[in-house]
Amino acid sequence: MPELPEVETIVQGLKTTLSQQKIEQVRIYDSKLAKMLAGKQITGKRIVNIRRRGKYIIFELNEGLNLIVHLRMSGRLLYQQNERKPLRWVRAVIKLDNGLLVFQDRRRLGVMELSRSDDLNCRLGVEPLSPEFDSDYLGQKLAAGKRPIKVFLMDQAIIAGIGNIYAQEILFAAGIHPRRQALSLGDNEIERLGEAIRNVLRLAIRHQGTTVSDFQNADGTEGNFQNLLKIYGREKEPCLICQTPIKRIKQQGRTTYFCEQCQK
DNA sequence: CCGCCAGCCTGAAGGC
DNA sequence: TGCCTTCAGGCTGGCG
Repeated sequence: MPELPEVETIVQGLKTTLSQQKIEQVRIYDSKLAKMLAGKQITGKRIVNIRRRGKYIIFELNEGLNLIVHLRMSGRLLYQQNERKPLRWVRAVIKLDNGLLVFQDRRRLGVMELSRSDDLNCRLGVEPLSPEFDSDYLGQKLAAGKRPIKVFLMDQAIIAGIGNIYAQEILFAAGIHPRRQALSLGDNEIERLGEAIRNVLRLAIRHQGTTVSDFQNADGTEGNFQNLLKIYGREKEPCLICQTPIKRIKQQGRTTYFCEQCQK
């Protein structure tokens, strides 16, 4: 479900409330999750910091331990001050000294693991909102990209955090056709693409992410960016710029919407 | 080495 | 009403 802006929204929502809280109890309700955490002990540890890397949520605990959560398609992390009526699809509950962190996951694809080192950095490319991400980096990676630009943008080893919705919004904003080969982009297009990546992601964070079905912030509220989507989910609707009906195609098994008039 | 696809899961929605 | 198919915001491993 969530991409960078949604994960960022969750992390911001949890950061101040969870920092310095102690983990009093961990309850697991899912066999796969139990296996992932088998033999690991986090009861009694304190949450020192919470941060995001790509689409991963990292709870930094004392003694150098990291609890890493990936919500995949339908996971949620909800913070509750007091125990409330039971929710569906609860896979784990972490009881803190002043509240509860509930891991809810309808499709059970989410992942939770405990690690000592930060091996995420080996798997993930740069953060698109960091200074490291500039036209030089993007241009250099694009030059080696034989795949379509849409698929390239979703490669977490190149840029961390862009998924299916934002890849499409970014390409629409940049006026680039999703089937263009990555290495075919010219200098102006690279510049435009970099700007679009930063602008779309920043705007989506400002609007607390996109809720099309499952996404909720840590306090249970939904995002607002779905009201600002310009291309995703709009098959056959007139393009907001040129009125041409929006097209829908498949790329590597994922749906892509685009305007063949505005995206060249 | 690289690109692609099935598989992992469940539930909602649409067709018949 | 109910059954069947398709689809969904992600990632991985294995195949060609």
